[in-house]
Amino acid sequence: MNVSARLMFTRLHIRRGESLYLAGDRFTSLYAVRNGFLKTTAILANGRDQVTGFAMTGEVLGMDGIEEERHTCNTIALEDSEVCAISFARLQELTLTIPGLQRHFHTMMSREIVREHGVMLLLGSMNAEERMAMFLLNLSQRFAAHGCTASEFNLCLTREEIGSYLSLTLGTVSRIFSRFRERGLIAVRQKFVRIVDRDKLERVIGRGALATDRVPGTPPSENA
Amino acid sequence: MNVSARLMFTRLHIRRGESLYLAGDRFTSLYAVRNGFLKTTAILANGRDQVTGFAMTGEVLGMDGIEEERHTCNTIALEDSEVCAISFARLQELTLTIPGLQRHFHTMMSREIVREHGVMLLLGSMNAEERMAMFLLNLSQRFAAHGCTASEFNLCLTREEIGSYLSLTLGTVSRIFSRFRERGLIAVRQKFVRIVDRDKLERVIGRGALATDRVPGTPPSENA
DNA sequence: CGAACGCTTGACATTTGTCAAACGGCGTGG
DNA sequence: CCACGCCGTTTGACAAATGTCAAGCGTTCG
Repeated sequence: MNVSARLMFTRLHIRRGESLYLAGDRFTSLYAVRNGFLKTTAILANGRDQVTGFAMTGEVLGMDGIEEERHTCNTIALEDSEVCAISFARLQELTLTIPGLQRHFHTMMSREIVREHGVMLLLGSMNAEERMAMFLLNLSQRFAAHGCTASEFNLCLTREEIGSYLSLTLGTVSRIFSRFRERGLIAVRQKFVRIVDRDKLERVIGRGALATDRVPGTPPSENA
Repeated sequence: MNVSARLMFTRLHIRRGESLYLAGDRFTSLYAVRNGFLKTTAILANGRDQVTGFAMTGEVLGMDGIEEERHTCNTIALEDSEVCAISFARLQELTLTIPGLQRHFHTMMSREIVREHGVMLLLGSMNAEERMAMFLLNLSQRFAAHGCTASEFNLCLTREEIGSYLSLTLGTVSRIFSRFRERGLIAVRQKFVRIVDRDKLERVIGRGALATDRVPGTPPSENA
């Protein structure tokens, strides 16, 4: 019996627009995305919500719920999607006996912490164009990570959702798409985006980029 | 033998201005703050850094390093501080045998994820006054959490560090302190801040607050 | 006592948000 | 199959928030 089987994955289908879980829902499982595309949103008291992340194949959702045994954000499918529910209680049992599983799980949580760090920096120290460039390059990289084309993809997001994630208004997002198009960085038709000149797009970020984005294995930090 | 002893805490003293670890440093331990006050910063390629969190007594630092076995951010003491280094390898061993320790650890990581969610919302959907109010109330709450006065405390931060954390410029931070003072929300003398009218301060946030009563803005620190 | 640093405050510039008009695809119903 | 209407988008004109730059002040520490 392999690890997957012992974790007792439960396959779930979520249709476009439906939620996987909502803030306040009882937390019981983590979810591994098998295919599709989902967004995570946090709710504000004023009724508005902000998109805090996207998930695609191979990524894991739900770790926000561990602390309070309740989810603190919403996850909603942006296209018909399929996920595996992994019982958290069962996962915790198995980490005690399956070598490496505990470490794997901790790595995953740590990665989520580092990812959010990146978003904080994105929101905190990059201007609108830099954010958009970062967003496009990041999506491209993640699509490529599981065999999709890196340079052309279908955003199943509205301009408003992109804006919510990047903390820009719909109008600003649209304007920047136009500017990028005029400058020959990307081609846009409807929701299809093609990265025409990756170098230039990377140069948009330039001085705002994360130091750690440069060379993965060799971060700075010599003095001390 | 109690849990603390078995985890083999190592006490460290870090003087004001010194670092606990820097981005790129090998990750070996988590750190529990015993006393003092530290900041965590992430580095940008352009050489600037952004403050991503603060840590005070009882909070845990270093979880960002688990993924790559290297730290991805810097942690620096803002006043003379004392921390306990907890060997991560040892911690992972012990979670296998000490009931509840694994769960406790997972809760802690999840809390950090939720905290960062809060900062993302702070940066993404609150204006300058709301951010400052959130920051002050959050600090107040955390000081109170370990027995300090909730309404009066000593910021060992410069205006620039506050600004870096909230993504505002030094000037804006200063101006908002002045405005809050004029309106009778706080009293400021040097780095001492006293919350004069907590209700009004909370009302500044008002419509920007998280639906969940959890204060998002400037939560617990830890890096990450 | 003097220099350095951090802070305050003003005038002005810039970025981004707001609001509104108009366009375009896409789907639905005739 | 076509027409209409809706939703998402584009774009413009303008407003507001915040950043930039610079001058001057107060503390603190050597």
